[in-house]
Amino acid sequence: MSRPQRVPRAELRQAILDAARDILDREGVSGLSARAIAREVGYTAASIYNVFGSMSDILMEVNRETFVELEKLIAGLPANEPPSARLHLLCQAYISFMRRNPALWNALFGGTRHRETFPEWYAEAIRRLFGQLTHLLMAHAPGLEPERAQRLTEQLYVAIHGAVALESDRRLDILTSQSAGEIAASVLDAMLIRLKPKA
Amino acid sequence: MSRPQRVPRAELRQAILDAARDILDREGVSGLSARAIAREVGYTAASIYNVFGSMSDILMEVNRETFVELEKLIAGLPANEPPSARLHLLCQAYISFMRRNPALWNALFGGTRHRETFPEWYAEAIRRLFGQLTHLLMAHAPGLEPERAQRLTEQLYVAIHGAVALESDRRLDILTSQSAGEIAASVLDAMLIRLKPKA
DNA sequence: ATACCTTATTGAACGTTGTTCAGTAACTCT
DNA sequence: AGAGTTACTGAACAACGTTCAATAAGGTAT
Repeated sequence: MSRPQRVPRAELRQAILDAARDILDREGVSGLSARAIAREVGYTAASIYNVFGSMSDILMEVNRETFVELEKLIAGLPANEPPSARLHLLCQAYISFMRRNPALWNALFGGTRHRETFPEWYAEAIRRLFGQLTHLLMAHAPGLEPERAQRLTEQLYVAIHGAVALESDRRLDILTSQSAGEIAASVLDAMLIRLKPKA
Repeated sequence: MSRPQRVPRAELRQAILDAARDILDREGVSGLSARAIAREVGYTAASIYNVFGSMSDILMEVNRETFVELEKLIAGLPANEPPSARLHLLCQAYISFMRRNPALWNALFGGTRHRETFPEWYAEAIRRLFGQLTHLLMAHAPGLEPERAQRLTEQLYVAIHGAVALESDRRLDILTSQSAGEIAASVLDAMLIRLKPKA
């Protein structure tokens, strides 16, 4: 094989991650392999392992970028709405983001290779996302205790996760005629009504 | 390899399924392979393909048996309780069944090999499960319209699925300190309270 | 019994996967 | 120019799902 120009490690590293995302987008998670990435960046599969320790390291790094993109999307949501509306917007944004990038979602939550431990940024990213939800919940129902808001946030997210996971496996339409968005909206509405029955 | 005694197709078929479940139990879904099954039943990998068309056919057949077992478990639940208590029992039974057989759950919902279509019994099994939930919901809130009960059932199940899926990926404890059972109970309670605010 | 036919089983192969490692080429610095 | 560091590859290993021609075994008919 004719060798490509020598290139510093960091440069190849980004090329690998870009290629990985392209392949995920184009062929789905089952089309992603070390050799496929190598072909795409013009290197050999062995070169991948000079930069990343394992295939699952690459996936985790792609996941980190995915989380960053998701946070940017959420940060761009309109802020001059009542809390309940913003909660709905946030949930729908999450769902439609995952719907727009099914392979990225699959990399995030789908292919459960025996993932032993999760990196520290993983829990932090989730905490940030949950923080926004909790904050909005408390803005909507002023008297709400923080721990209860936290628990409600977690329950809401778990429900949304269930809907998106099922949809991504093409199982949701077997179970129900409701869309993931409708389910999320219903669960959220049920919560909001309970928290603020009158106004 | 010394050949085993010749045996009718149907006999080997069941041996394969039993071996598959044993392996799933023992080594998890990543330890399951055609060659592993063959080793277990004392045959060659090629023999597996005289009986089943593909590895994913075997998994689907295991899944069917799993569903049957789950239904038996549910059928054995105490019936002389008020509907709300029976709903809780059903949800907890579902969760603890999946917790007791994590690899079977993983085969059911986890490893999403490009599963093109689902067999007809799949939708039927779900319909039966959902039917019980819907029935109990309507028994609890007599005035409830069937379509609404159906939608609530679906939402409840999706939430439970989310919790179990996350727990099975060891991600639930990253998101929350609540257990899958607690989350399911909370979501169910929220539903029941809304349906019957006074008593 | 002998021949035949059907069914069960295998060995060996193909192409794929993740991963490792010794070897080589290319730059940098003295 | 020579040495040292860094980048890159070829080839291999073990495992995967899957296929298929070849073989062995059992039942049936002559």
